[in-house]
Amino acid sequence: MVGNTRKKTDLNPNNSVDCVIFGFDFEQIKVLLIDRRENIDNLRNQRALPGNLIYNNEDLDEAAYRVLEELTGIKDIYLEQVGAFGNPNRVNKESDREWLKSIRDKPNARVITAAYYSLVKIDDFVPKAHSFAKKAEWIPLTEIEELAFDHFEILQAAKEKLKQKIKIQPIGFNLLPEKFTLSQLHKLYECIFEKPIDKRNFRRKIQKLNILTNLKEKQRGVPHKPSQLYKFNEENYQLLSQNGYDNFGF
Amino acid sequence: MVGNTRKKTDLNPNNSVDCVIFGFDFEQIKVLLIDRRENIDNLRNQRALPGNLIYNNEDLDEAAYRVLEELTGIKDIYLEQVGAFGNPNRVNKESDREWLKSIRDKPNARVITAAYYSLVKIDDFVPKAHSFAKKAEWIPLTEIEELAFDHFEILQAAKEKLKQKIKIQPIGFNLLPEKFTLSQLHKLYECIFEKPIDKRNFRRKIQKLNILTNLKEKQRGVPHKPSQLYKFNEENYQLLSQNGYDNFGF
DNA sequence: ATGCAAAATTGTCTTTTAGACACTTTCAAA
DNA sequence: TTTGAAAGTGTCTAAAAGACAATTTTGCAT
Repeated sequence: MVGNTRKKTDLNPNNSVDCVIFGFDFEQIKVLLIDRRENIDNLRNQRALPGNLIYNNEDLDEAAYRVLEELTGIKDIYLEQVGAFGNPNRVNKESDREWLKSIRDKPNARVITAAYYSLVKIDDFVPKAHSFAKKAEWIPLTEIEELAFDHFEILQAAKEKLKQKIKIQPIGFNLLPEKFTLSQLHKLYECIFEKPIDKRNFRRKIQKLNILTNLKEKQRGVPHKPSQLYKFNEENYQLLSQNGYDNFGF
Repeated sequence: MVGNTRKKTDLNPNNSVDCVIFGFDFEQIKVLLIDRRENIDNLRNQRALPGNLIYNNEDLDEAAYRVLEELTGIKDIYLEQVGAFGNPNRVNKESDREWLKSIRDKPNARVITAAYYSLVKIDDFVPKAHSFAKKAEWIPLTEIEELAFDHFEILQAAKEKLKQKIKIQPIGFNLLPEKFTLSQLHKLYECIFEKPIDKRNFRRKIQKLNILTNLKEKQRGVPHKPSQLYKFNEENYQLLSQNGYDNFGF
């Protein structure tokens, strides 16, 4: 960490990071997007992924963590690179160009962005507007049809990465609170894979991984049979990660 | 394609592409490396991945294809992004700095590189020195212990990507000649996975994919039972790719 | 011609996993 | 006490993984 001694002139005008921040509200997967204008509904391509230029003396991963923290206050979360995106025509909408003029010193610079995705516990973060973002909101994946710049393409790539990754590592816990039910976990996997998964088969398979601890504690106040609460067993997860596993697909 | 009207001043001094070019000689996986000095053996960190700066009006993928063709003459090959690498200290060896001084207009610029890996038929390319590369050689993976800049790290990441990818798509054919034997394919998978695979189980599994055509033609001139030759069946491969498959691991 | 070395080819058995499938339990609220 | 809503649970079948060894075919040396 280099600290807070950075000046605006240390910004690298040609390279940015963009973050696809996934959350899960037990119903659906959501993505944290920022809005460039206030009080305008129905202009969906006004929305963008949170991201910003990097500093010249800053590592890419470091920049991703920094931007994420600046925009959300969230630290120490799961973060993984999606890849580099650098279509020279990625700024091809008039609204994108205008926006850049208002926030960048060199709005016409060709920018190559390193995209990251991160998984956060949705309740840890209450979105609020910050710096050039006029609004920040959790938007359901299913409702996103277009975004600024090439952000829609980045989002698709991030979804694909997540889908692949969760087949070989149980990273979904990063999206859930500390205590969760098997039904919630089940729903999460259905949302990520975008298809129904048999309940019994899912439970059998996830339990065999041996990374869940039954808290012997029940949900309370629900108008139906209350669910057992589980937590994620970090110790066994470490073991599992070392040995790896091949196929948690359905 | 923008054509050959590019000038040196159109180069983007801050962004490059580097290519991990994998080949397979039926014995082991090799990587195409360039050498920065002539007639010096035993200076292993003089070796580097082929790569170069990109042009400002050039897409990253396009740049990777261009650099690859400039360095090897090979076109239309399998190419896939590994990710972005941008450690600000990636140029931390004196020899790296000196070399950059000799070939770059702005040798001190902070460079972020988009890494790609590609799979080529090793016989399609006879390495020859080119431009700033004093030598170009196929080096066995197992012999590579250090490289210039952060190239060793990139190589590791590329290997990992390849290992993951080949579990979900049969891309190995890109490393083999048009006609090949099952034993060669088997050996290839063993090299990529870096572990022995049971011969019978491998054959059973690969044949079930239905992407191999038996050419009813035998190897000739080998001092042992000659092998059947196969070719890759592109039609069935397309079908398979569309439907996807989950787990070709061992 | 005979025998040998070297690699190709082939099948079975067991264990594990995938995939399909439906009823009972437990709670809150009416 | 009844009802609605989601939790929880087990079995059977089919497919795949994984372990395992003997036979065949060629070139070459004798």
